[in-house]
Amino acid sequence: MTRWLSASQQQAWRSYLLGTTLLADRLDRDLRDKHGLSMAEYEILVRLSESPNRALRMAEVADSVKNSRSRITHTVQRLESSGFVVRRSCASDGRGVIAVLTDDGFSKLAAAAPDHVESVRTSLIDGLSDEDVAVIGRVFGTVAERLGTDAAVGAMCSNGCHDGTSSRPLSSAGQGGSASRSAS
Amino acid sequence: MTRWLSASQQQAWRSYLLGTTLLADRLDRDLRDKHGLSMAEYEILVRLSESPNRALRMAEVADSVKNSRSRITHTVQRLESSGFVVRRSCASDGRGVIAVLTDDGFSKLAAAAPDHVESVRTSLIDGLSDEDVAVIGRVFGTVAERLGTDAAVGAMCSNGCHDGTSSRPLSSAGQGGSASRSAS
DNA sequence: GAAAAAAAGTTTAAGCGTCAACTACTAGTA
DNA sequence: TACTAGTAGTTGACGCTTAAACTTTTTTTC
Repeated sequence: MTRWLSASQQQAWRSYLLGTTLLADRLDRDLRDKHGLSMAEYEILVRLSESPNRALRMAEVADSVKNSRSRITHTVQRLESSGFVVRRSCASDGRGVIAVLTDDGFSKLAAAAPDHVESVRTSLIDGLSDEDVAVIGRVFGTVAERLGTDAAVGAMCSNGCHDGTSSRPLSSAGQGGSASRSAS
Repeated sequence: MTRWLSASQQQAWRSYLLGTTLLADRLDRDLRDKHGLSMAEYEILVRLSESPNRALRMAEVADSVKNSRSRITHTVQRLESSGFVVRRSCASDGRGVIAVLTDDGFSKLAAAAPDHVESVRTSLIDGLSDEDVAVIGRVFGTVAERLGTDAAVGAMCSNGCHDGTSSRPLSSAGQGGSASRSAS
């Protein structure tokens, strides 16, 4: 026997569907209009900017944003043709490919981040109490854990392809690059 | 000066992004695998099932799910070629087109709804307290209101094309058809 | 009541994501 | 070493969404 949703659950669920869709559309649109980046591209730039040497193996990029490898290939291809990323082969694994954020890519991210954060704030965060934010964080953290096919949400920086050159993931302007979605 | 997100806000936002993406993917996948319907198609079937005569003008469909007209044209085209919807011209407005849910479409929806609701429950609702659900509902209701370009979220059933034939939007099996997203 | 403006839908093409097949390389096993 | 299985990544075709141009009909305005 089907357990239908209660009236209040239905209402909440419908609001959720509509709200999340509109929010995603808005953020993507803002980013596109002002900076010519999609959310998917932006997220990849952020992950790279946070990584040692601003470099990650393709599979790590894929895992960090929970996208398919195929999708990452396509998106990184676009980012590469825009000059924001370059691909190098991995010395320690002949199959590996390392995506590296270029200076142009970093600048692009640094320029886009403040506007993006502002969008996130005005569209969502600023309208929420601290308690609301906490609930959102907990609820979707749980959902992500439950639905994340392979565990390891925070499993990055495990590749053996770093060349020793150090690189901070953006300190203050850099937390800019990361601020809207950076690991805490 | 950019107002970056606090650590807890960042964490919540990142969880939100990941969780909502995974949730949307999961629901769409479940619906596709079990019933060959996309979420977009499912939602349209639901709106039609809830409407008088199981019929809505294209623009009303578009507004009710906050999609572009173009997108609705394409999706309804698919639904029509699947036999779940038919399109008729509107008597009172020569430009108008009315999408009507067929019996096959209704059956399809009635079959898909229980599984969909179950997906929603196991992926999200059942893991939440009543308070959590209330917060989600309020937060995204507000977001939807703020971002909903044109107001009227619930503005439907205003077309002048009803022919007087009555049709309940699914009573109990019907709340089935509607249960996961129906107006309360 | 004719011209201009607006609205309803459709159409076309381009962009992005998914899927399945494919290459190339590594790792495990005998 | 050779054989198999598994992993990394790419490719190309197809499906869905978007954007802009377009047709038709209605509404507005003078």
